Amino acid sequence: MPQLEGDAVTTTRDRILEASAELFLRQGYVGTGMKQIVTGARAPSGSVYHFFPGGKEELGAAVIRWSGEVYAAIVAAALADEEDVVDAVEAAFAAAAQSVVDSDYADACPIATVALEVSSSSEVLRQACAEVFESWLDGLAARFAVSGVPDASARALAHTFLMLLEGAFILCRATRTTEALDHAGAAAGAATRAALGRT
Amino acid sequence: MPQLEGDAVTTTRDRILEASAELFLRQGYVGTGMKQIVTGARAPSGSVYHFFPGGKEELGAAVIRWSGEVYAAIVAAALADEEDVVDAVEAAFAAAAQSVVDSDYADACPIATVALEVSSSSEVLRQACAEVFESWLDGLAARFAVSGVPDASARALAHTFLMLLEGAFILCRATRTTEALDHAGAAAGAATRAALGRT
DNA sequence: GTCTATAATTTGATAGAC
DNA sequence: GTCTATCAAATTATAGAC
Repeated sequence: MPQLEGDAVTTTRDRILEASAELFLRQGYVGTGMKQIVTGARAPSGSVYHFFPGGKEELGAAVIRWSGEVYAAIVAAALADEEDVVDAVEAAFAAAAQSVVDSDYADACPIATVALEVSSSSEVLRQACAEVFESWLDGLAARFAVSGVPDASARALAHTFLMLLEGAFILCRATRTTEALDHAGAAAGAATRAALGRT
Repeated sequence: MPQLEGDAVTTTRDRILEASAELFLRQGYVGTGMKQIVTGARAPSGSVYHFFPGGKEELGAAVIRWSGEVYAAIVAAALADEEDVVDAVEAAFAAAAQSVVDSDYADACPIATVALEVSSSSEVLRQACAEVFESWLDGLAARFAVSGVPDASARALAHTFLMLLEGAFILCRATRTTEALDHAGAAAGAATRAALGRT
């Protein structure tokens, strides 16, 4: 399980994962060079191939899964803050908007760029992304089910939540505005309300 | 205005645009090389720099705007088929799902990959993407307004439509399933119904 | 585990003959 | 407009000394 220690990441391997995740987030997988990674990770030049003998693709898969676990925890925490589900959903989108602005429109989905880049060219990386998305959907559906959303609707609502978030991230990064995330939060809140049967 | 002639694209410049758009769709901007473009366009080696003196970035901006107009027409046509707006929205998502399957999960949004790749690294390309998204939102909002959606809600609904579509495309390409687009169509239909004040 | 040097290939881009 | 040849730089990856 990935660890994000407050002060400094200890092992070289972890620094490589963290630095790669940050770069993938902003420039994608293809646009990030191995040299850039070792520089950002303050790691020895050949070390990436020491920890990831499969080269860039093996590193990419590890980064995708690592980022997936980190981000799942972030979203789960955001959704746990509020008692009411609808409030929680709306708060999660508001938090995402804040995070996007604070990072100057960089910190959005950690794997969306990579997923789009590689899904037609690398089966290994495509599957890694698919597994992460699936795990996010499971987590979201479980969260909704606990709050009274019927099991039959929980997965559909999880999909709606995730699609609105991913779509909004694209628009926000391109337009350098949070308007999309604001609309997305409202839409997700409405969908949650509808799934609960509230008028 | 971009033309898509049925049989063959005439000019070299148009073939370059078309081939680039196809490649950007599947591999993104960064992952597509100039050599690959001239090969795909059956164009002379140096010709890209003849038509686009600004190099890859100028070509990229032209491709983004060209793809934006082509795709706007496709979506507008899909939304025009049905009389009822809700039916039209649901039919548009169904058509998107069909297109995704037919292309072996390649044909999704023509600029989403590029938008995520470049929004933190190229201001020129980021703005081109932003303009395209904005034009799509305008077109969608106008379409909804014509069908009785209050002006105040039309833009929000356009956002919801586009975000659900973009988010679903990411998930569908990664999972090689249409489940996300199916849920997205249902969610978009429900949002449209709500915007119309239908119970 | 670390670090250097370097191989092999590919990248975006240019110059100039036709 | 077309086509060839080619440059300089960057890319992933490997071998080997320490």
